[in-house]
Amino acid sequence: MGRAPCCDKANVKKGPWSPEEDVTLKAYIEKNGTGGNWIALPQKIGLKRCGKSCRLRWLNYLRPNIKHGAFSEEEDNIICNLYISIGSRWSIIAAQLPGRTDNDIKNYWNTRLKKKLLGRRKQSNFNRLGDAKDTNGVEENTCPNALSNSAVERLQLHMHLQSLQSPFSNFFNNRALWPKLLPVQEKMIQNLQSLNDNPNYPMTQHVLPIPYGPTSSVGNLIQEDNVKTSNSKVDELRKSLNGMSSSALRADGIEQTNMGFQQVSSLQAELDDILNNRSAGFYLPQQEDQMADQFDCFKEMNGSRESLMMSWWSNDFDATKSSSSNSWDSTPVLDHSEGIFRNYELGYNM
DNA sequence: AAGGGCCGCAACCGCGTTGCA
DNA sequence: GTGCAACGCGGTTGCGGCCCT
Repeated sequence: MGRAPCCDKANVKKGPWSPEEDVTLKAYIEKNGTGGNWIALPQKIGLKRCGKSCRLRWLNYLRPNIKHGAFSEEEDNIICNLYISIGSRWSIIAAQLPGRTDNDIKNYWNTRLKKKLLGRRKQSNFNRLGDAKDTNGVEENTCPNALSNSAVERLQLHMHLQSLQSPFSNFFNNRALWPKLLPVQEKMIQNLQSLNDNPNYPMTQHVLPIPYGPTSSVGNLIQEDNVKTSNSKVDELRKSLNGMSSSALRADGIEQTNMGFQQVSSLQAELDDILNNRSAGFYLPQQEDQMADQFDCFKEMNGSRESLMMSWWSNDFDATKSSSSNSWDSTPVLDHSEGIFRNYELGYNM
């Protein structure tokens, strides 16, 4: 049995709002408020509209201090960073941009910002990641492990930003240091590399984010003392790098990469030294059995290495979120950290 | 000039969450 | 503790305007 409709659909007007309706709604709410009941409101004021429609119209258009028009570069950066960190949680993102509505941001992202940041990739190329066919013509997207579009987008964006801030990280150039990947992850990496090899899409030279000890569950569990010695330094360097790379991420995107590299290379070298010297904080393939034996908690994570792997990825992105641009008040986002990487996890767990 | 396709925006829909009786 | 109604959110759709052929 379906859910009961919120209003009498037959007697409700749909479609664009007329100026008269706007005036009626705005005047009433400014004078009386919503009365805490959107469903009853349209009847009170004689509007043949669904209460949900009234609420949406008020929140997205009539409410005071709504900012319409072009988004600034700073707003772009905020949206981009937050999207990478938390995905399509538009209401949370909107909370960081006074005057902007979640609907506005969602539309702006889907229609413009995404294209601006990822490039106007030909559909056929773009679809290779999520809708590829193998040599037998079998649609691989039927695989339940396929990443969601959101997850792929966020990964691509993350890599794009990562390439700006760590273009020569030793970690990325050394596959031996990479964690063991699931087949679907290997496939994804290969696809992304093939895109990278295409000069039309100079997205990134590197396909994995930097593992991040301080907030990583793995890093927290392994050799706490070793990790602690360098955590503060890593944080400090990361902040510097992120500050530079965010300034390098401009509307002209890729063209700024060299400038970013010039500025970050020395700091990056220092950061690489620290990270490479504390590889115990990474989840290295040869260590997985040993680690699983050593830490019972790993066995409890659904008993799967995939879960451990996911934790590694998730916390890396968490770190990116927490260490990225300081240009917004991060409190509301940080408060939601536990659900932040749901999209990635869904992608792997489906 | 016409029409087909694309793009951007506003609005709708349906589901999960929350609050209350 | 349970069920229901309302809210809030994210995905999707519809439509108007613009552009290209």
